[in-house]
Amino acid sequence: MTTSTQSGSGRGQRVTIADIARRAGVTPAAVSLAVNGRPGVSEATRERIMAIAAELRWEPSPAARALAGAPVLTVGMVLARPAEVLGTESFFGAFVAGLQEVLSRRDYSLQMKIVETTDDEIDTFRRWFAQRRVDGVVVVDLRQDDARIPALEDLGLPALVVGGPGHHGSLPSVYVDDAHATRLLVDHLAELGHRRLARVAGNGDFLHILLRDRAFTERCAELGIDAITQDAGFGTRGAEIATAELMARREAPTAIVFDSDEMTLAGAQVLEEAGSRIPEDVAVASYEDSALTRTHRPPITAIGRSAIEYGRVAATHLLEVIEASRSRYGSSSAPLQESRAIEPVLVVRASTRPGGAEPAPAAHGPSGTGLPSS
Amino acid sequence: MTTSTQSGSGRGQRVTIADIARRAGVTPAAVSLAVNGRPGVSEATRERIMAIAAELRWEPSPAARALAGAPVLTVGMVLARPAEVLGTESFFGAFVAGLQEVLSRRDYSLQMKIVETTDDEIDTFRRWFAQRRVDGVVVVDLRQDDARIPALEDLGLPALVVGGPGHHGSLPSVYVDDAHATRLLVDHLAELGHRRLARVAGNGDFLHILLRDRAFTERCAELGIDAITQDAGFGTRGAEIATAELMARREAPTAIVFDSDEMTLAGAQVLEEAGSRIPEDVAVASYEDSALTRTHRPPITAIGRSAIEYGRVAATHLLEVIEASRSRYGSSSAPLQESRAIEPVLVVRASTRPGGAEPAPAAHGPSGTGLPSS
DNA sequence: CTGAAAGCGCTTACAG
DNA sequence: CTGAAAGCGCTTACAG
Repeated sequence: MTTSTQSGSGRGQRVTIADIARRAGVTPAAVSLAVNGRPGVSEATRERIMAIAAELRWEPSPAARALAGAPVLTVGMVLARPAEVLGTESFFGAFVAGLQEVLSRRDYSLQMKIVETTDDEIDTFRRWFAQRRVDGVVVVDLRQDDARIPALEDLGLPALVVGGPGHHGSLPSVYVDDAHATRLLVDHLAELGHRRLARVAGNGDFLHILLRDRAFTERCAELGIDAITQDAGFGTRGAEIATAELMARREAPTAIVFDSDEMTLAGAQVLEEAGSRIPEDVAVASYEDSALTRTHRPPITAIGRSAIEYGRVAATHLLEVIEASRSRYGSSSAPLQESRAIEPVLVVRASTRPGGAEPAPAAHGPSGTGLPSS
Repeated sequence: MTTSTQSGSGRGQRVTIADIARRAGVTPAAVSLAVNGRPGVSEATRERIMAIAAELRWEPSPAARALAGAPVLTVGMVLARPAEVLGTESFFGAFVAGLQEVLSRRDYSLQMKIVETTDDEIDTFRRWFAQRRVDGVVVVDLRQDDARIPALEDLGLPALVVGGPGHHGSLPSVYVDDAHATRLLVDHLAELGHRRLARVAGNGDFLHILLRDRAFTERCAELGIDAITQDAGFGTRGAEIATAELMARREAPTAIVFDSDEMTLAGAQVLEEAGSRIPEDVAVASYEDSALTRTHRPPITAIGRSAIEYGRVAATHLLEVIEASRSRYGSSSAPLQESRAIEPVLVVRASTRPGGAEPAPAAHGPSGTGLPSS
């Protein structure tokens, strides 16, 4: 009788604020104010109303709320990439996990859509906005002069850009400081005595790849060491070829940095098959940390960007942006458009440290999360 | 003027079916019928209405539709696990990608929530149902005598269970045939001449683990070879210990099968550090295929379950279930409760094949997807 | 095949 | 601080 009758077959027996109002001897409007914690009802009646709502197991109707103009408690994200990347690129799974974690806690849900092109993506934003399907969106895979930025600025849909700095227009963003990450890697290798570094670069369409390109060249120049950037484009095949080409040079590099964990492993295999030992003959490092880099033998030195933390920060920031855009209707404060940087950390492992074992096998703590132990 | 005025600041300028009706000289009800492809309007007026809707860039309001009783075009999934699994367990990322792929195409969205306990999960289902937030749910991580099954049967919320066979009550399910997968692995190793097999088993709370336990013992008995099952519980630490214990036996196994890709790598490291060569001294295989197993040296023989395909099938089936539950109100046909099995395939790699190289490095085609080339 | 009406459950001004 | 009303945008019977 307790639950089964109540939540049974849903034959129109829905409990509404009208039911609560009747029982409490007030109007539905008063119930609305009470359950939303808004001023307009006395503390005593609010408590009475809340008690009745709980007793009746009332659940608000998101549809009715949305129709009446309240937030829909949903944020959107669209991926203009093959669905496979979610499973293949370790970054995305973890990033989504981080997003979900903070969104779920705040009763928001994440709406995802996979499309073919950037135009489709912009179109999706337009439709989501027109339908009031989402309160805001997170934009990933930022490119240089990204068409999505002006489109979103135009729409006025609250948005958070993942990537930067720069190229996110007037929209707020969070980004990992790729220039800093690059310096961490280059400095580490330089300290070990390397004087000829190579970088196997991913798809140059993405902004963060370009930022790495620039920082890599600059930092090496500052330190007076040779820098070779080898473009590998998408995927692991390109990384294999790029690595082979690097090693075929008259003056082969003594250390190679790869733009992703998948590329690193592909490159490492090429090195091993060619008889080069890691790290004795060639040191290897990755811009992306994951289970792949951690479990490889030898374990790979990597930038522990902690994609899950990245997701958490992005969600938190987006929620603030949404909040701000709501209150902006009242007070005319400036839109929230701050940029937030996430500090990268370097996780040193055996792939760059001759004869070095894992730091301290602290029962999978730090090395399991990709975060440094400090 | 084309888009910016139209989709501008959303100051109540929303285009509604009333606008279309006015322009077309019909009632809003007629517009509703027309845009939903329902009978009740002539083909001529339907076309006229559609043209006006397109011209006005009308977008339906999901909130209004939902409030009026139409489907909300959303399916839910809740994870009673730490958020990390999405990034850590390769299965989940790929599974979600598969779900998204078919849902997006059908204009459905996926609502995910991460909770602490199974009770929270059931509670979430109740609330989603009460709020009409989802049209149906997908249930993952099936256990023996799973409390979610009776709860969902009770609710009457369309649901699809991922896992089985059995233990999914009257609910429809899709599952990978773990008994079959087990036979593929055991038979493969037996053919190679192994006569003492071990299985390092994952968390026995999950049904598929129990099904593997049983099938492993049975198949080995049928073939007259020794079977050792070593429980490792959650995570990689357990797998390391289990592997070490197996190798310390007086009669150590000559082949070990692990329940996940992560466990396999952990076990493989223990073997290597102990000086056992793979596959010469010990053959190794995994129930789970992923980038980890493919890129490991030597590459690991695995069940290519293709988590992404699993996700696609699950989404497709759930959509059918939802469809059926809707039409059931009219005709009283039996609820759709069919179980669908996905055939596992064995991907043989060097970890079980002495001296064997990768089949044919066909430019990352088959080995890149985890599907066999046949 | 079409028109006029009620209703879905809530929120938000607007009077008292 | 409270009450009565209008409205959000659609769908669904129910008459013509």
